[in-house]
Amino acid sequence: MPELPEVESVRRIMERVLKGRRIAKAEVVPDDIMQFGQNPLTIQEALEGKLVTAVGRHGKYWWLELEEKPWLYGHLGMSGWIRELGAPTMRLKEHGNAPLDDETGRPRFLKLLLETEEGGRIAFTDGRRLGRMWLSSDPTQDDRLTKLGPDAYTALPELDALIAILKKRKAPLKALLLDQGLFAGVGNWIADETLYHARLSPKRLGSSLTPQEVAQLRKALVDVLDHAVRVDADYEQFPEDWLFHHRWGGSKGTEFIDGKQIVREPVGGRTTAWVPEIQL
DNA sequence: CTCAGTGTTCAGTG
DNA sequence: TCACTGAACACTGA
Repeated sequence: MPELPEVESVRRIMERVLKGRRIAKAEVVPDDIMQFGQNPLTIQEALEGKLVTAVGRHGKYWWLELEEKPWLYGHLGMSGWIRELGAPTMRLKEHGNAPLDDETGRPRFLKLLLETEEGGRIAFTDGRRLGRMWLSSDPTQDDRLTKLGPDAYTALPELDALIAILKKRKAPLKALLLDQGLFAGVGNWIADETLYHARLSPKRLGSSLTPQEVAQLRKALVDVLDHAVRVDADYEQFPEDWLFHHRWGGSKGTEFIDGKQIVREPVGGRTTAWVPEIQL
């Protein structure tokens, strides 16, 4: 679930709680499956006592900028989430991160806990443990970040540039939208939602699009991202007519949207929900 | 008990 | 070298 709008909402939460404040205590919970770039103690020591000067995001990656390097970088993977403890816990169920504390009184699946001198607390949890966290003093040397294309929300290529890019690509649109080197931050539901609004089949090859179709695609992506980011990725505030609200319905039965059948099948390597009747 | 679903990485193919 | 495909990764929740 954590795609660009979700990560942006998480970035804003961290910015509100941490920016301009000093980290009094940092706790990294050891985990042999989740990928830590350094050992937990090293990460803790790099964070404790440091002033947070900014919180950044590119695609689905986020980072904490500290008064001195190294900085902390992270990715939520498929099931990671970040929230403020002690704050209202909206939407947690939808994200698979039960707000329920275990016997220790801490969140389940806790991986990182930060506390500011003022008492603000930020928790990074990850049930399926495919998230990542690492320290970096020089992100320009980090493959994970340098391989990213422009952020789909803040730096989407202009129409002419996009036309030129897609003209050279033979992969299906679904795969192209998911390519982080092209549209950093786009994930499975955003790709499907975008194609639905653009009325384009996920199977169309990039090179097959007319300039007008590229324009439709670009506009749909901008609209979806703008709205999702504006409402802080609160799914309940997504418009009723978005595919989002219908794509998962009844895992078995056929679902319909506006009277048209939603088909679910793998395209570009991922489960794709689309409406063949109107997506051509 | 089985299996879908989530994003990135890596091996393999053309 | 590049574009692309598909599997693996680990786990939860249905």
